[in-house]
Amino acid sequence: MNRFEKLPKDPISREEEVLKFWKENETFEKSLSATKDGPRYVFYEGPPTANGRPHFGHLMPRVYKDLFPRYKTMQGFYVPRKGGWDTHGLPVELEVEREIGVNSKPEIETYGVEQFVEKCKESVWKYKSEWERMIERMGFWIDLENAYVTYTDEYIESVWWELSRMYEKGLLYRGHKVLPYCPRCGTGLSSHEVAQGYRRVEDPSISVRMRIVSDADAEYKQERAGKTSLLTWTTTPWTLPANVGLAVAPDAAYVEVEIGGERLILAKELVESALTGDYRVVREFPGADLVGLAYDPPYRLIDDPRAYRVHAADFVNMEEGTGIVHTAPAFGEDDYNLGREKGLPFFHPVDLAGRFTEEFPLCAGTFVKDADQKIIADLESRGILYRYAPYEHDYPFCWRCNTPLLYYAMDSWYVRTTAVKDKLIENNRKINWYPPHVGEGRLGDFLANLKDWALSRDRYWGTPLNLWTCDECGEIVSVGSRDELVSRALDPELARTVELHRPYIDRVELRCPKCGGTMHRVPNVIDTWFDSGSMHTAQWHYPFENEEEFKRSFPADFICEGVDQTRGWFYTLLATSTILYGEPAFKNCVVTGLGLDENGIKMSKSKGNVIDPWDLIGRYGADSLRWYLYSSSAPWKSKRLGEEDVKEPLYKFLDTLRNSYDFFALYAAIDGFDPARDRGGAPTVLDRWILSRLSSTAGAVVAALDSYDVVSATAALERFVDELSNWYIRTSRRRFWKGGMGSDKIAAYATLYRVLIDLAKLLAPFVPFLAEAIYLRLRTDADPESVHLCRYPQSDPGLIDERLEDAMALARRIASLGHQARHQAQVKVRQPLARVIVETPSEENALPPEVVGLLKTELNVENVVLVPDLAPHMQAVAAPNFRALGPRLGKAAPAAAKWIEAQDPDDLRARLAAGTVTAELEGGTEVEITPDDVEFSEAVPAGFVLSAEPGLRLLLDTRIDDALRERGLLRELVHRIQLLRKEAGFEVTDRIRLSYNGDPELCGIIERNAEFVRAEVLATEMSRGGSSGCEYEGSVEIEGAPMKFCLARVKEG
RNA sequence: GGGUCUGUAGCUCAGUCGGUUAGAGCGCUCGCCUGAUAAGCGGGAGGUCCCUGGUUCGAAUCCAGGCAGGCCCA
Repeated sequence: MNRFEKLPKDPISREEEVLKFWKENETFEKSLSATKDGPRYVFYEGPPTANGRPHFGHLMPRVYKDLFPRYKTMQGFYVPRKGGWDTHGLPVELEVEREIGVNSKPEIETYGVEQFVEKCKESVWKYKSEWERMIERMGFWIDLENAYVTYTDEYIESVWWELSRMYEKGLLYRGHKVLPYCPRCGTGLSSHEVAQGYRRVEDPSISVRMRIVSDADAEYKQERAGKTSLLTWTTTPWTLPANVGLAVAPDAAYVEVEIGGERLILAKELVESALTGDYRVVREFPGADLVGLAYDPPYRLIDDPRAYRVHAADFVNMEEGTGIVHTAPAFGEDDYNLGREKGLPFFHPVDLAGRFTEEFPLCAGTFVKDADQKIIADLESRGILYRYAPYEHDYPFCWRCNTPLLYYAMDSWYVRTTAVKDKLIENNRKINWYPPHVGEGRLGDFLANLKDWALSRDRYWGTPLNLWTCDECGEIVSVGSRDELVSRALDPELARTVELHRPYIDRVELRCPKCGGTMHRVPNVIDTWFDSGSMHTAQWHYPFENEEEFKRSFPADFICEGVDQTRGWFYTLLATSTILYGEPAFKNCVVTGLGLDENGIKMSKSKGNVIDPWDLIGRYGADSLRWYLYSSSAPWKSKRLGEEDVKEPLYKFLDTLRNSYDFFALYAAIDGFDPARDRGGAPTVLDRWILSRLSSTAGAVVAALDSYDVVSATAALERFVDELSNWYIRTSRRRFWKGGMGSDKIAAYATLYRVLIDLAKLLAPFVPFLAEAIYLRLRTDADPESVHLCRYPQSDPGLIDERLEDAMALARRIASLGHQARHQAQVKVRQPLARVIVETPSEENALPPEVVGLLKTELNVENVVLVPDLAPHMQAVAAPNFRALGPRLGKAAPAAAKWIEAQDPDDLRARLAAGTVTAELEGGTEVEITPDDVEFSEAVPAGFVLSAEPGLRLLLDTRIDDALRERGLLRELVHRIQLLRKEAGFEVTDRIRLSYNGDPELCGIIERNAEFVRAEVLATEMSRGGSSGCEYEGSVEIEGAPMKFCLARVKEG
């Protein structure tokens, strides 16, 4: 494109032009190779999943993920940006299930795991091209060609290596995890799936007697044995057969009551709600007294001395029930944890389809939910049931098949993260979180209550857990590499080539190193979060390859994702890196908020309110969308996305910038300005000011970005663009259009050129398209070929003149107040006025004469007078204070008042300052006037208008004498003639012949100022009367007086 | 229920180590300017700064307690 060419008004074609330029010139690649030897700034890509469409929510972190790398690159850092794709997991499986029309694990098995997994592999790329298109169009520079993919054998091998390191450290173990489980689908559900399926239902709630049995431990306990029952409560009768203990709150008050001939123990607080009928409290004691008691369970199905006793637990609440909680470790998370803590036996008499096993003969083969009534009837017949009532509550159902979910303790593998809890907390503190509360609060609390990481999943599409167990002796081997797999395999050839996915890997059998038996892989895959949390290592296939690259790239300087990643990617990165390397995987983390729709509702696929970013990009361009996201509020605030948000404020910012460039380009092209040749000139105060502001702005932007404060950076830039357009350019226009190429004009060009090109650089990381488009039209052959290959501007202290900046800021406030005063007085700016008087604090009271000159022009006044106090220019008013005069002087008060009003207020004030004054009233009476008797105030003198804001007052002299009036009319006349030139369609450079006629006064004004008029309207000849040879004729009326003008172009020559 | 954030103009948001008259953009309205003109600028109206209490000479700002909403987790 040509130098000083106008910018396309349409942002879309502007951006497409730039995209083409980047592609043809491989600008991104060049920005990397140019910085190769610079210091590293490490960025980690949080991998997206390409089996869903990209939407607005994905854009929010991505704009920052582009901003900081661009910024750092321009500062000379080497910032490789390796992309990544997250490819495993249940969402992928569900998508495929929908596609092939199955909805349970048994059906998948029937369909064929191999075929299923292959489908998953395809499915994860479903929207890849759409992601790529979006990333490119938004100007997000990231290397997708070398992106890491979590399902590749290389990636899995690295993950295996990590798992093996953990296994060697004893941090992988097998346990039970209680999770919501769908017995029909045969799978656990993740929490967000469970959340979708809550429904209000009626379940039985029962309280059950559990008789205290003899116990030799303590006398008082023995005393109760056999006579007294603990009253427990449950809403899931089917879990009673698995009861192995009871839990009480040790610090709460419990009571023993006598009721209907029996004795029951329960929490004091719940007596009223749990019991029916009259009762008598026999004794009261803390729950701790109950701990250790043995009792008769409803079904004594196991024989274990640890079973059937009372324990203390902190989860017992007093909101409902009896305060004595039935505990079945197989069927509840609290129960399970209590069981582990107290060493309770684990009893699980239910199969994976949700039916009782032979271990509970009463209901063997019955689905647990269907067994409730039978169990209740049995308890009643044995006299154990105390009370039965229907109970309404929310209960989760499987969102796919509507089966009630059961909380099941499932066989599961864990990472013992609790073993490194302190280190995790310490490492978390090393991270700079933006905002801090995500690290301190959200993640901090999570770490403070850390539980072990449940790693395994009973699914198909994921990184297979790398553990093999021996069929013979139960020995376990953790395989940490392909080589190790080959060396241990019964069929090394198979192991050498096998894909590291189910079902293929399941076919690889190993030789047990202990007994020589055959080992089979455990059936699990692992939590997908472990995949993405391993990217610091696995993206390089470290330690099998790229050792150097890995070492240079750990830890990351910067990552950025949505707040929903706190316990997702942020945590898993931290956990894996802490365990493996003892350090956090990232130093700075910018957290983004949620994407909301126009109504403030969270965007989500299920609500169907997802905004397609293409609509907005297609209409307003990527720069607009980017600037909106950067400037509207802090990254972590939720962003409501409506069309207006993207269109209005920011687009205005970009357009102002474009206009500023176009203004420059218009005249620079006419004058043939050459930035290499036309330098220096004679800078004015305005030039020095805008360069000072440019430098200050650069400093502010760099400081803000260095502390990851994007909003402040954009605010500084918005302020600067406003100052550039609405003050520097507006007040400098005449310098550009006047003839010739004098030193003042050269200074104006050189200054504006410098400002625009530096501004393009400052803006390049934010709005890379417009910045590039402007830069390309300004650069010389000596400059880098793209703005993104330039060095980021720095603050130049030598250019900063803070006093000048302050003075100009004050001048702008004065100009604004002056306009306000003119508006109040209804005197248009074209009418010259004599003066404004400005009251300013003394230290700011010295505006440089050039700035005063600017103000004169801007406000069209002959004088700008700065004074420390406006009072002398105001009219003082002295008013009698009747509240003081009346009581003291009585009847003389009106006369005294009259006297006060008759005095010169300033004189009176001066005399009163010295004390009381003697007043001689009409009739000769003399009275003393005290300072209290008079109230002084100020009034605006006639012919003036006052306008004020905090700390600044301005008095505008609105009196117009004949001379001012004539100059006003003269300007009006010139203005009308200029309008006619424009109406006639003349070029701004055309010379004209002008004749005029009409009102004698106006004609006289023209004649008295003929030279001025000629120069202003570019008239070579000017005469009164005659309309011969008219090219364009126009009649106007000025203040009711008619005028007629006749214009004709003069041929060049 | 726990953690956390948010609540300021009709809308989107600044501001807040306590201090004259609480700001911006948009919208509304009135006007100006015009050699950047299918641009530009200015004025005005519009606010219980969520509520209550406390500290203070003085609170949108600090403290306590509420209320409402969002998110994360139970």
